[in-house]
Amino acid sequence: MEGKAKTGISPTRAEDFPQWFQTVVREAEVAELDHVRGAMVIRPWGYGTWELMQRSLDDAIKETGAVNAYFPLFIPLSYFEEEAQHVEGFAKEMAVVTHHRLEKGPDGHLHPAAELPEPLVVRPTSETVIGHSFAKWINSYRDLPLLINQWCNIVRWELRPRVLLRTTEFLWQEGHTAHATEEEALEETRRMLHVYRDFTEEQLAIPVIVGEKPEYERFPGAEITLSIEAMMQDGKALQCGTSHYLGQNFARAMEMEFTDESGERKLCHTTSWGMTTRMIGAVVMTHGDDNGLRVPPRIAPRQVRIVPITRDDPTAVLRAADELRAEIAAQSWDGQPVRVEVDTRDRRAADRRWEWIRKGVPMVIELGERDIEGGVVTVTRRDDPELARDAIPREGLGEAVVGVLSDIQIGYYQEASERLRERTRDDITTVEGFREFFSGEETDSGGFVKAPWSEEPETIETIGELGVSVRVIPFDEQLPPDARCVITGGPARVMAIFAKAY
RNA sequence: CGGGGCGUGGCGCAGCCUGGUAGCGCGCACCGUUCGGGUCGGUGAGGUCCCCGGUUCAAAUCCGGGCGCCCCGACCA
Repeated sequence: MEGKAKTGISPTRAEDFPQWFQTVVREAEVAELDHVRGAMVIRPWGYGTWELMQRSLDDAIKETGAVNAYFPLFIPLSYFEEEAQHVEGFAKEMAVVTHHRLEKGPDGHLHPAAELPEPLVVRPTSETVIGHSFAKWINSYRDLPLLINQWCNIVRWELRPRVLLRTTEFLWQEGHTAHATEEEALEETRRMLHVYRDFTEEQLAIPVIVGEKPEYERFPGAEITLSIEAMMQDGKALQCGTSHYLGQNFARAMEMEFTDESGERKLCHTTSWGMTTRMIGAVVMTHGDDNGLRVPPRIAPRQVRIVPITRDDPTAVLRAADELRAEIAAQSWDGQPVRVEVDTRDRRAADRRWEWIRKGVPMVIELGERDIEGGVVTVTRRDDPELARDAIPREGLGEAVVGVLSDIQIGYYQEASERLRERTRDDITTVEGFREFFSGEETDSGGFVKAPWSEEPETIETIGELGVSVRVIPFDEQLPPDARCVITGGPARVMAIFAKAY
C-alpha cells in the first residue's frame, strides 16, 4: 500500500460532493438520467430500495385509515384555473398535451396532428382532479373524513434537473383528505408528518427536523405546509416530505361541500401530503461513503450477499454456499426473512465483492474451501470504514447476521444523527457570524444554523444572497422572551433553521 | 429563462490552433497466466467524430445555422 488509499468512488466526498453523488448513483447502478432531458431510469438496485420503501410507507399510511385509489394522469387545463395560487405556483413547470395523433409529413418525419379541443396537463400534483372527484363523492358529514392515497408518477418541467433529487418525472405517493372541521384537517396534517418522520428515521435511518415551512416556502394554495428536513453529508438541507393544510381553498374552488348534522351546507377542509423517489437520493447522500452506497438494511433489496470462492472444487463450495444461504434465509429480522442471495456469476471473487460493497449491501460473506475447513465464514460489514474481512464461526451464524443487521441499521442512524447535531449551530447571533458560517467551501455548505428569526421580508433577501433559506420552523422550540433576530438584530418571532438546500 | 462551458466507440478523454480519411485509458469478448483485498500479458469487437449547410482536391479539424448536454443563478419534491 502506497500513496492514496484506493476508494471505490472518485472523486471522494471531500473532493467534490456533487460529482461524488452522481458517480455513486451511476456506479452503484441506482439510477441514470436518460432518453429525455431530466428524465430518469431507475435501475433494479435502486428500484428495489423504492419497492421496500413503498411497502413500508404504504402500510403506515393504511394504518391511519387511508385507502389507495388511482386518478388520471391527464388533467383538463381548466381545472387549474380554479385555484389562483395553485396555478401560479405550477404554471411555469407544466407539460401540456395538445394533440392526439401523429402524421408523416413531407419531410418523412412524424408530426403532431389533430389538436385537442382543450389541452391536457400531465399532472404536476393531483389536488385538482382528486378535488373534483371528492366534490362528487361527498354529500353528507357522514361521508367525512375521506382519506385517499395514490401512488403514481408526476411530471414537473424543472429547469435544472438532478438525478433522483429533481427529475422531470418522478414517482411518489400523494395523500388527499377532506374533513368536516379545521381541527380535524389540522390533526390529519400533523399525523401524516409524523408518519413521514417515523418512516424516514426508522426505515431510512435518516434523522429529520420536524416543523412548519415559512410562508414563502409554502405549497401553492396551502394555508400551512409542514415539512421534515434532513441534513446531507455536505451540510445542505433536503426536504424529505411535506404535509399541507389546504384550508378551504381547494374545497371552495372545486365546490367540495357537505351537509352537516344541522342541515347546513359547509365547505370541507382538505389536506394533502407526499413523499417521493427523492428519498432514494437522500439515502445516497446521507449514508454513502467513498467506496459507494451504503443501504440501510431495512430497505436493502439484498441484506446479505454470499460470494463463493470457487477454485479447485466448485461443487462442494457451491453446495456449502447454498446451505449457508438457506440457513440465513430461515432467520427472521425486522419481522421478515433475511434477504440473502448467492452470487454465482462468472467473475473474479474480488470483483464480485467490490461490486456489492459499491452497491452498499450491508453484509458480504465470502465462503471458500479454507472457510469450510476452518468452520468459519469471511464477513465484510459495510458499516466498517476499513472493510475488514473477519473470520467468524459458521456455527450460530444466523443469530450473528441478525445482530449485525440491527447494528448497521442503528449505526447508520446514529452516525447521521451525530452529524446533524454537530453541524447544527445554535450559537450564531449576528448577521456577520451568519455570513461567515455560510461562506465556506463549495463542497461544504457549512450546515444548519438554528437561530431566532423576525420573519421580516427583507431578511429573506439578505440570506438569499448567500444561497440560504429558512428551511423550517421546528416544533417544540422555546423562544426566549428577549430573543433577537439573527439577521436584523430586532425582535424575533420564531426559532428557525437556516440552511442551503437542494 | 439569464451567464459560462462542452458535444469524438458503453464510460472518461486526446486530436481541432497549424485541414489529408480516427487514437488513448477503463470497460467488453476470447486465449494464456493469476486467483480469498479490485492480477498480468496477448488477440479482438465496437465510432454516420451531435445535425444541416458552406469553403476546399480533401473537414473531427475552418465558416454559418440548428439541436442537445453539463455547470452557475432564479424556480422547485
